[in-house]
Amino acid sequence: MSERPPVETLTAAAAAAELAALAVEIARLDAAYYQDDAPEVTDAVYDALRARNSAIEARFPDLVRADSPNRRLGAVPAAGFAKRRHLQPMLSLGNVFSDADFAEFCARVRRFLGLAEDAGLEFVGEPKIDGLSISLTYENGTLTHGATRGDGIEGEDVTANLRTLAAIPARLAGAAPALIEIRGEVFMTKADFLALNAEQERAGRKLFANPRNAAAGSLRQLDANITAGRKLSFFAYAMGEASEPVAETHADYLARLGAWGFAVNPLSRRLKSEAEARDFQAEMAALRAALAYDIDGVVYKIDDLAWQRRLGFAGRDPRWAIAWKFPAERAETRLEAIRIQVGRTGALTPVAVLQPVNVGGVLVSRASLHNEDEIARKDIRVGDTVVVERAGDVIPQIVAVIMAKRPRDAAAFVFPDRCPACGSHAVRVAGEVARRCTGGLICPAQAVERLVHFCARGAFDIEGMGEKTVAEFYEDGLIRGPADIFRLAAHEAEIAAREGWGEVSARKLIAAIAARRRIPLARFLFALGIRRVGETTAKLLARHYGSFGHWRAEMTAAQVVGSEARSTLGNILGIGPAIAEELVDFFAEERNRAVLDDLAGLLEIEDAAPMGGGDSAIAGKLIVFTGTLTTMTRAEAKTRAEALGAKVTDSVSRRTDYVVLGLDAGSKARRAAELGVATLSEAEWRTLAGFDQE
DNA sequence: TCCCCTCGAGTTCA
DNA sequence: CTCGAGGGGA
Repeated sequence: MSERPPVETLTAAAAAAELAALAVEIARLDAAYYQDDAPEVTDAVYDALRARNSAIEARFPDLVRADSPNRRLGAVPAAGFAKRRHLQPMLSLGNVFSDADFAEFCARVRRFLGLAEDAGLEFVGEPKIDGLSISLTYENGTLTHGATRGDGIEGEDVTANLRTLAAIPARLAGAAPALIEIRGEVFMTKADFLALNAEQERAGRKLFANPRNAAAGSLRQLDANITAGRKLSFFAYAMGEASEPVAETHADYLARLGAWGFAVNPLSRRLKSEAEARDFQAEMAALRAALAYDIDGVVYKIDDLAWQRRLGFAGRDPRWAIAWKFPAERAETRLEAIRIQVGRTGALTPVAVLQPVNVGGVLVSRASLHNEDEIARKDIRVGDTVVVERAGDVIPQIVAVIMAKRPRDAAAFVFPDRCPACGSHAVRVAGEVARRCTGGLICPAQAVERLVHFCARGAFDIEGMGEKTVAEFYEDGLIRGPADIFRLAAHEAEIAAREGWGEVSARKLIAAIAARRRIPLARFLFALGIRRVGETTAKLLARHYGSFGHWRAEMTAAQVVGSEARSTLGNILGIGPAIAEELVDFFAEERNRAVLDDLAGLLEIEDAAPMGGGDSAIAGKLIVFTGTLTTMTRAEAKTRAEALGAKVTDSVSRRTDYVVLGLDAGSKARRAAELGVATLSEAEWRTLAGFDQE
């Protein structure tokens, strides 16, 4: 390539031809490097090809190919990542830690399939890489979307970033289904991680704690150009949605992944028995340190896909796969103090303050002790030397106390019976684990935590109002309650003058607050921080009551025991006596009602889902429910129908518009048929009543 | 009344 | 992510 003409002298036609050739050549080299682990040329030669490609593209931007090796689409950094719903949920996995656990897993599989106790099982074992799971969608063989795992249902759309990974083909080689989701792990090798950190250090930038964080940080860059500059690797290992079957066994599927152009972990192996799996586990444990990347265990999947389908899921975990984790990394350190934190609900949580210690690449200085029983059970004392573990996840735990190293004067920990923040009594309700501060509205710690919750994601989501800011503002009297946040604009100059603040940051904060003056009812209800009312329950309430005004009126009416409003509340599916009581109690407190009205005056609270309207298909209709409804109570169905403007009666007549048939519908169903009245299945009713919309 | 499932709350570190 | 507790179905 030495005799290639300078880019400046290229004609458009020559440039187009060369870009086409480069695309093919670089793709071939990528495959050799990432898939076969057999680089055909030196890095310098490869880099020169990439540079040449970039230079030509820079001069002829119109000629940039869809399959350009530089696939840095959207050179303009996006404002944030869009959400992307996976076509099939991305799985989580159950964990086992020992031979016995694994044997139990196998026994469960056999029991479920109705096999003999000694029946053979075949697995595929795959080293479990510590990276980020992602899902790739290919339509007609072309990569159209890539997303992070997220919560398994919905992830972040990082398509542009993933396109910059050479190990992810833009097109599948050979025949492929019209639509397929392919899952795998994006990771960084130990060597690439060290090199990146060395570079970060030279540039005076923050270092990454471990390869996993480095991979995550590199992929989740708003500017895909940064991702492109990082060395990220990828192994494919799983399937999501597929428009047609692609294999009969998992091993075959992995082979197809390879044929399509993916890198598949070469260590993955078909195992013909439980004993082979055990051997494989030992082999991988021994190999672990020598591998180019971090692994934290091995995933075993039942090889036969038909069996996988039969086994299905138990909750979120598939019954046909298990992660056999290596023992978690542990370290010893001294417990220097036990601090008591006060949460939003008043719960006192003990936290161990540790002499900082490195556990699996992360410096740990604190660990939750959960509650007072936990401290007593493990007999944890200040001054003890303790074993700290970062289990499969991130959150450190204190596993045990090393009794031999206990100082002679170490005294058993006495859990305080008063709130450290406000001095109120802290009591344990019988049957509950948590000891709670009874200070309620007077406790400053609870007040701050409630405010933090109010501003947090999922609630008002006010950028810049984190724990630190809220605590400072609260202390200085700038904000005492949630409504004060929306009056901060009047104090902009004062904020700008604060230590660590400036005009720009103050202006940004005020703008962020102003941007949240309009808020959906559900988020508003969640933000209030009523105990037992989380995101889901808030949504439920919002959908049920429709508007702030209606909710407020109903809750006021529900103060009366036995009132209709009270029974309506109790009849909402998902609202039981405990939640109902919390809501009633919240309203019983005058200060809470005052805060609500104050907020209502400052905000625009948007009505929930269009179901309190006269535009509903069942507004003004006469409805009869019969039989047993399976997804809601009769009372809730009635309340909903009425909220939508329908009338609910008990007997079917010619005037009846719809009869909703539950299970075992009897005489009323017959009468509806006789009279020619329209009937609805429960599902049809749900749709009509708007239950199934977000 | 018991069991299963889902939701809420709390936590660490970069 | 994990634990505890509430809610609902059997």
